[in-house]
Amino acid sequence: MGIRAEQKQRTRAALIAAALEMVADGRAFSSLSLREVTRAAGVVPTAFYRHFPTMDALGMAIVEEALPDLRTRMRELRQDASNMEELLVASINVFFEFVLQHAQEFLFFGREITGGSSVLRNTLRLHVVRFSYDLADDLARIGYANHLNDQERFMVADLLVRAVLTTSQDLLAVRNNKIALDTLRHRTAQQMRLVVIGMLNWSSKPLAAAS
Amino acid sequence: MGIRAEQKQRTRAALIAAALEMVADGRAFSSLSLREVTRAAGVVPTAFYRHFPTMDALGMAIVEEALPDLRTRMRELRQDASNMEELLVASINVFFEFVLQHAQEFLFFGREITGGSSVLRNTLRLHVVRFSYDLADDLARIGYANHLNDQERFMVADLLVRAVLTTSQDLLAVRNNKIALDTLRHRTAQQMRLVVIGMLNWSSKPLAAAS
DNA sequence: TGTACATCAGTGAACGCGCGTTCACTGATGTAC
DNA sequence: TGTACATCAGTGAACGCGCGTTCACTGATGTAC
Repeated sequence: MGIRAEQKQRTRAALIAAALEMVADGRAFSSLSLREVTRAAGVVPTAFYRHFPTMDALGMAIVEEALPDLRTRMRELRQDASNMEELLVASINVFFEFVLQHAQEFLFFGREITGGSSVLRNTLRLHVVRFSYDLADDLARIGYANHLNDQERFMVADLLVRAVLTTSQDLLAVRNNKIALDTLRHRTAQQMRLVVIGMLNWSSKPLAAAS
Repeated sequence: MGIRAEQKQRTRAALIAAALEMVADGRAFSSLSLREVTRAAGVVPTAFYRHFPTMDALGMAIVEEALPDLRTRMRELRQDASNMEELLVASINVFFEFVLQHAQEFLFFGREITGGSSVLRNTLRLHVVRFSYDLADDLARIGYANHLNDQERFMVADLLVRAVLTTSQDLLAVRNNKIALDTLRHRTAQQMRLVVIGMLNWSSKPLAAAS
C-alpha cells in the first residue's frame, strides 16, 4: 500500500475510533454530528466525505468489521467441542473475552440494535439471526438434540443467543468491577446450563404432564 | 379539576403523545428536539417548560406511567396461578396483550434501555430488575422451585424476564402480520416451557454428569 | 534517474437552517370579599 | 351575585450557536515516459 493509501486508512480508522469513543461514553450514535466526529478525529468536516457518504455508512463499517470475525470464532470453537458442558463453557469464555476486547463496538451494537437508524438496526438483527442459525446447526451436529426437530433447535439456539447477547450489555456496565464480573459470568453459565438441561429433557407436551 | 388544570393535562398528554409517535416512527428519543415535539403537539416551544424541565424528564414520565401498571398486573395474575403451565401461559398472554396495547411505549423502552440518556437507561434497568425479583418471589411461593436456592431462583427469573422482554421488540416489529405474530408467540411459549423444564430438572452439578 | 503531468486526501470559507433558552407579554381562569 | 385583583398556561420575538453540505483550492503522492 502506498503512502497516500496508508494515510487514508489511518484517517478512516480515526473517524471510526472517534465515533466509537463517543458512543462508549454514553452518547446515542444517531445524536453524533459529522462535525463532532471529524473534530475528534483531527480533520476538517469536509474530509469525512472522502471516507463515508453518511454517518450511517460509518456505523455499517463498524458492524462489518467486528461481527463476521466473532461469527467465525464461535463456529470454530464449536467444531472442536464434543460434549455439551465443554461447548457451553468454551462458548461463554470466548464470547465474554471477545466482548471485553471489543467493548466499544459492543456498546455500539447493543444501542443500535434497537436504535434510530433502520439500516443499522436491520443489519444487526440479521447478524444475530445468523448466530442463531449457526448454533442451531451445531446443536444438530453434536447430537444431543436429536429428539428435537429443526424448529425446536432454532428455538433453543435463539434463546441462548439472545440471553447471552443481552448479558453482554450488563457485562460492559460492570467491566471494571472484578467481583460483579465474576457474579455475572457465573450466572450466565448457570443460565446456559439451565437451557441445556431444559433441552436434554425437552418434550413438546404441556408442562402439566411433566411436573 | 378546574378548566385550567384540565387544559394543562391535555397539553401535557399531547407532548408525551407527540414524542412517543416520533419514537415509534423509528426516531431515537435522544435525537428528538424540544421544538419538534412542541410543534407536533401544537404549542409554541416555550410552553414545553410549563410541563417538563428537560426532554429527559418527559421520558421519565413515560416510564413511570406505564411500567408500574404492568408490574401490578403481572403480580396479580400470578397470585391466581397454581401450577407452572397455567402461570406460564397466562404470563405470556397478559404480557403480549399489554405490549400490543402499549406498542409505542414499548418501542420507546426497548430503545432507551440501551439508549443515550443514562438517567432513563438506569431507571429502565431498575424496573427490569424489579420484574425479576417479583418473579423469583412467585417461583418460591408456587413451590415448584424448592430445590433451588434464592440465587438460583433469581437466575431463572432473570433469564425468563430478559427472554420475554427482548421478544417484545420482535413482537412489535411484526405486529401487523398475524402469522408472524403467532409464530413468535408459539416460539416464546416454547422457550418459557424449556426454561421451566430446565428448572424442574435443575442440578447445580456440571452437565457431563447429567448427560 | 529525472521530468512533467495527473490524482486525490484534506483544506477553509461560506450558506441557510433549526436548535435551546431568555424574556416580557397576554388574557382566560381562579379567588377573595 | 358582582367586582377587583392574582395566577399562570401559553405566546412570540430575539439571541447566539453548531449543524450538513457546496465549492474551489492546495500540495504531497503517484505515474508515464
